[in-house]
Amino acid sequence: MRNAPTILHLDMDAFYASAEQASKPSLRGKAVVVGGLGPRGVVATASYEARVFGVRSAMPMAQARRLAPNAAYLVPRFGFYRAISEQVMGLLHALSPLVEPLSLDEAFVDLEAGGVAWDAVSARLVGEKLRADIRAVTGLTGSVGLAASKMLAKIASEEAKPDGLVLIEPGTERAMLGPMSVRTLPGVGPATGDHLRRAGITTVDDLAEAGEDELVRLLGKAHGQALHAMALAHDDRPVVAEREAKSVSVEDTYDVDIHDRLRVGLEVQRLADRCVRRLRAAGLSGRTIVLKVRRYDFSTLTRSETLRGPTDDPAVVREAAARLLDSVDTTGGVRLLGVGVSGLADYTQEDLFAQAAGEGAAEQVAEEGAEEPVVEQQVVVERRWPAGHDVRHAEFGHGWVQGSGLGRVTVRFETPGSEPGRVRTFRVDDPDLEPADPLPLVEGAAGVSVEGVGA
DNA sequence: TCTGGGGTCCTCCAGCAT
DNA sequence: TCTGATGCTGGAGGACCC
Repeated sequence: MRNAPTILHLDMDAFYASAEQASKPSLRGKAVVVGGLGPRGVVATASYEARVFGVRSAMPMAQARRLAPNAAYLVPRFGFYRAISEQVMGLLHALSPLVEPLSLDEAFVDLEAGGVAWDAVSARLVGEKLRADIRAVTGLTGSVGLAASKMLAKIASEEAKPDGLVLIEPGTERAMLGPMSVRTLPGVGPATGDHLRRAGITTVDDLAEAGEDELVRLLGKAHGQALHAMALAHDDRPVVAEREAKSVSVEDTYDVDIHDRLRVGLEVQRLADRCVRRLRAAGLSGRTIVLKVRRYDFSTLTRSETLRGPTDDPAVVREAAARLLDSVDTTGGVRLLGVGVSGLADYTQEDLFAQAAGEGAAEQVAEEGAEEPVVEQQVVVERRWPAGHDVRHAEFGHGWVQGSGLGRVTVRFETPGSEPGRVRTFRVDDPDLEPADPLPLVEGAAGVSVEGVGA
C-alpha cells in the first residue's frame, strides 16, 4: 500500500434513477424506481427519495410497489446509461491512463500514475474538480473516495454518498475501520456476515483480533487470509486498466414457470444462439459450455461440458447445451434458463467436421442479425411503448412514455432543459407518435451520443 | 405476485496421471 | 508390480458484486 491517498474511487449516486430524473424534469425530487417491470422483476436502482420508503436495490419490484406505491416505475435504458458512462469515463481517462471500470457507474483511478496527484492536498483538489466536471458535463452527481488503497478508496466513497468526497489520511485507516461492521469490507456478504456473527465477530476490530489462523479455519484459506489483511487495512491490489473476460453467458427468467419439456428445449437452443452471438461479437470462442437451470422452487443447478477445443459454432454450442439439458430433471417447472461459455480464447479452433455440421446453423444465426439483442429490443420499443422511454410526437414534440395499456399510451412532453411538461394520451398505433433517442442531459455539453441508445 | 442479469472467484470432490 | 502421495483438470455449487 502506498503512503499517499492517490487512489480514487468514483461512484455515481443512484446512477440509473438520477439519469432518469435528469432526463425527465417532472421526476426531479420524486421517488423513482428503475428495474424489471415484469411479475418477477427486481429493483436495479432506487432514487434517494424512494429509499426513504425502504426501497432498495435487488428488492422484488412487487415489494417496492407496496412500500412506495406512488413512485415512478421505469424500465432500465442501458444504452442511455452507457452513453453517460462513456462521458464520465472520458473525464477519468483525462486524469490517468490507469482507470479500472467496475461497472457503468463505478471506477478506480490511479492518480499517481497519471501524475495529477502526489499527496493529500493535490488528491483532494483533483477529486473536487472531477466532481464539478461530472456535474457540468452530465448534470449528475458522483461521490469520490480517496485513499492509499482500492479497498479504502471504495469504503471512502461509500461514506461520501451522496454527492460528497471523503479522503482517508494514511495512518488513520485502522482507527477508522475498527468499529465498522464486517459487512463494510468488500467480499463480506450476507452468508459470510452471518458466519462471522455466529463466531462472535461483528466488527473489523473483531476480525483483526481473531487472527488469520482463526479466519482461515472459519472461511477457508483464500477468503480468511484476504479478510484478515483487509481488517489490518493491508491492500496492495493495483489499479488494472484492462481486464479480459473469462466467460460469456445469457439467461432469462420467465414470467411463468415453463413445464413443457419441449419448450424448455427450444428455449435452451434460443439462449445458446444468443450466447454465441455475444461470443462472436466479442471475437471470442470458448471450450466449456454451461447450462444453468433454476427450478420452480428457486433451487439452481448448473451442468457443464468441456469440449476438446474452443468453439464459436452455434450448432456445437446448441448440441452441447441440449446434451446437458438431458441430464437435468425439470419436473415441476423451471423459472430460469441460462447458457454460458467459459474457457475463452480469442480464436476459433474447431475441427473440420464440426465446422461443416454447423455451417447451416451459423448462417441462420447470421441472418437473425449479429446485433440481435438490440434489434429485438427496438422492435419491442416500437410496439409496446415501455415506461420511461423517449418518444417524439409530430405536433407536441419530445416526451417520454409515462404508461401504456388498453390500446392507449400516455406521454409526458418535456425535455431535460424544460419545465415539467403536460401529459397527453394517444392510441398506441397513433401514426404521429414514434420512439426517439434520449436528449443530452446538459445543453451545450459534449453531448450524449444518442445513436441507438433507446434500447 | 418473492427473489434479474452478467459476471468473478473460491472450495470441494472425483478421476486420472505421474 | 503394487501402493500411496501429489498435482492437475473438470464439474458442481456457493458467495459475492454491481
